[in-house]
Amino acid sequence: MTTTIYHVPALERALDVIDLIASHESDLSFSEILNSLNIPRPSLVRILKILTGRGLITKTGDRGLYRLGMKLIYLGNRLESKLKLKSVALPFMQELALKTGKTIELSTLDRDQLILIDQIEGNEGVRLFSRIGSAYPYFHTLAAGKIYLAHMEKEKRKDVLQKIGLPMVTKYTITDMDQLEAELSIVVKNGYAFEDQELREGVRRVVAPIYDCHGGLAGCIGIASPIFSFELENRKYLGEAVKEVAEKISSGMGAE
Amino acid sequence: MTTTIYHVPALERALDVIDLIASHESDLSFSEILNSLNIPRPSLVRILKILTGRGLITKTGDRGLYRLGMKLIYLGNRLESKLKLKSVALPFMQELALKTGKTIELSTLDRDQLILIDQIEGNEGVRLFSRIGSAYPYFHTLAAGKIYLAHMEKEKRKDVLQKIGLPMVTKYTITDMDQLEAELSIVVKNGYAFEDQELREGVRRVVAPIYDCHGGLAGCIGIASPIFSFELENRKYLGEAVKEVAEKISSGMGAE
DNA sequence: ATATCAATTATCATATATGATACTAAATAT
DNA sequence: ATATTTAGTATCATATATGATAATTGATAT
Repeated sequence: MTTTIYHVPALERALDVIDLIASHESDLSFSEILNSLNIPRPSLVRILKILTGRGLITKTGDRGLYRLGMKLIYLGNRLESKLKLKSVALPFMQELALKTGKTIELSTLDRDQLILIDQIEGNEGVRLFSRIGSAYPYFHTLAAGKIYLAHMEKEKRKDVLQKIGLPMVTKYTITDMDQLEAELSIVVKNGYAFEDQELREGVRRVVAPIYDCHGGLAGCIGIASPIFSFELENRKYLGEAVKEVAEKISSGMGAE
Repeated sequence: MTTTIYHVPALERALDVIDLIASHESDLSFSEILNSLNIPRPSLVRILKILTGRGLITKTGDRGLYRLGMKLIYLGNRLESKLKLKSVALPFMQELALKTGKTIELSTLDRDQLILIDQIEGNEGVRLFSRIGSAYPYFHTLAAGKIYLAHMEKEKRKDVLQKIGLPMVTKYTITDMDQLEAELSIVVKNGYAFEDQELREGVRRVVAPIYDCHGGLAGCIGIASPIFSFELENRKYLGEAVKEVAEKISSGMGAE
């Protein structure tokens, strides 16, 4: 095996700049950076311009000093919360799987789609939501989607729903806007959402919201099951169960 | 004014890659990235190699998927805590300045040096610690340095002190190791550190530690004054005052 | 076993990002 | 007022980073 070493000088230099700035507690001037790193003046100017433009570093004032940029806080938090949700939720998902014997799903929002980020398969042996990483745009057909919709401002919700409409996926899908709004009120009231074969015939779900330390919606945890082992009369029992677990996960995330 | 637009394609592409990965909740494969961005295959390979090597992104498994890397958490937290310390401390520094009329200093560790990150000048009109951003390697001559030394493991402390020794800066500087250790015990006992003309003749300081949300030492807040308005009998009063304020700042930082 | 697809490596001509040089402008010091 | 330092702009020849192309390797499916 030949180990080829790749080089992208411009990129490597930019990362050196970031590291240099990060390693100092105080802000750095242009010439401090210039003298610390072996980068020719015009190249450094270009790199700093790009990094500043993209928010990775910030300049204080017009002829000011350079420091790390807010974008890094954004990126760092983004990763941290992603990792945190999965790791915090896992033991609770296992607990719930053991208690109910059903499929437990952890989902979250990826841009404008719902995405399954973790799953423990139940002993029914039925794969219900397809695989981890799969995404769904049909919020109105999914319990997790209802949770997200219920958390939006009414305006925003309208926008989102107008884009894709309320297409009928199964004969149980809610296709009427007013009916959906009524359903969402129930979601808010209960603190969990229910899905009765609206995405796929023969499958029911109950799902509850997980909050992060900023009070935002971090994701959803849910129980999924074929209808033959998820009678309608279990709905409330299972709903309260996910809700309770979701609250535990939320506090594990640092909520409240 | 001519507005020249600079370009560093390699860097801009790398940042596009990071943005793309950040914008997705799930991890991305090589070809997903390739298809989403207009980057030729070999170039993308090189960029991913560098980004991975520097920890900005991580590959899950050998032929795995790409996600954001831990380095971003480090960078984000680094900036966040820097900003936080200053912003949280400021109102308390003002309070202390008003109460005492003296110079208030906020300092922290920058690599292996003490650095002054913020300052409110007192009404004595004497500039005591030089300017914001200035750094000092002589921990044993500064109250803030004593705080940091007192928080180190004894081993680590020995290493640090051996590097620069205990040079005499003024005739009051502590140059004996045993005497310094005794002084540090007092610092621990009191919860604040005192500096009596050990860095500069005619200047006294009292300084207390600020902790962050992880229980780590985030920085120090201190009162500095010329000796003529800082009698030795004020030592305890001022010491308790900074300590109290430091505790408030710590809880503002999320400590405990 | 075979085929297919995805990820990565290898090569090298050339388009182009870079850097030597010089200049301007603003701030700070003397 | 004058000199000095620092930040940033402008130009352009050329060293070199890049990308078209293709081979290789490992997974996954059939």
